[in-house]
Amino acid sequence: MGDPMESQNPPPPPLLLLPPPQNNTFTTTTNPFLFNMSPQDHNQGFSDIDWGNLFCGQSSSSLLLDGDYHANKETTGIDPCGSSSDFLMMNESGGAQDYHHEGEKGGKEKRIKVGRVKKTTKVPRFAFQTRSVDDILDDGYRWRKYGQKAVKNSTYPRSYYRCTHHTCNVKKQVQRLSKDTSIVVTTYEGIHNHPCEKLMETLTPLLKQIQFLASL
DNA sequence: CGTGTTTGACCTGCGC
DNA sequence: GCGCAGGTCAAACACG
Repeated sequence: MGDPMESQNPPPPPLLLLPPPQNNTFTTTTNPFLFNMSPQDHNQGFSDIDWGNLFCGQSSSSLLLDGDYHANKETTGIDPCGSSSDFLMMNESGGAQDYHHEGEKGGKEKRIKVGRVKKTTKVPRFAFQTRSVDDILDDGYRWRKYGQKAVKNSTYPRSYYRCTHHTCNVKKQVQRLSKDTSIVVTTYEGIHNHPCEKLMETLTPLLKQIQFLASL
């Protein structure tokens, strides 16, 4: 296999839509892997992130930036993308590229055992950190918690969530850093195959208004 | 009653 | 092969 970071396709446009820097609002930090977010922002949802594109779009993407994955893993002790599977990282120019987990396990095979199916296909993963008092960020989708596990070298447990949409198999893991308790690491696995509920909620009245105005 | 959370048990992969 | 750690299941429970 060649350089996993090598991409033949032109990089897609950046997926983050960041507002102008303001005090105590959603801004990038010196570490682009880390985003600051006020509790209010958190409660109101990530309205400034193009979640629709990120999770409903055809191409999967990541909020990880080149070079930050290993740095973060070393400093935090947490693998932001979990222990297996490949994932995608967004480079500093905004392009998403394949990233293969270090120590590539490779040769994963399908294992079926009463009621349990182990993944074999490459599920896109993307992880990011947010600074917030709340563990659960409102990304517009509905999630059901299916597990919680204490992880080694971490004070806080890792929580496992699945999208509640019946046809959707997207999962996410949420874990608070023990070294900086204000930071929450969220790892998404998979792409939603349905519209974002909150996005639709927001857009529906807007669409109705547009239709009304168009009819004048 | 439907939906979501909690939590102990179980399964699997990996390193030694 | 064994033990450990991470991931998932599913029964019990809580809540509106």
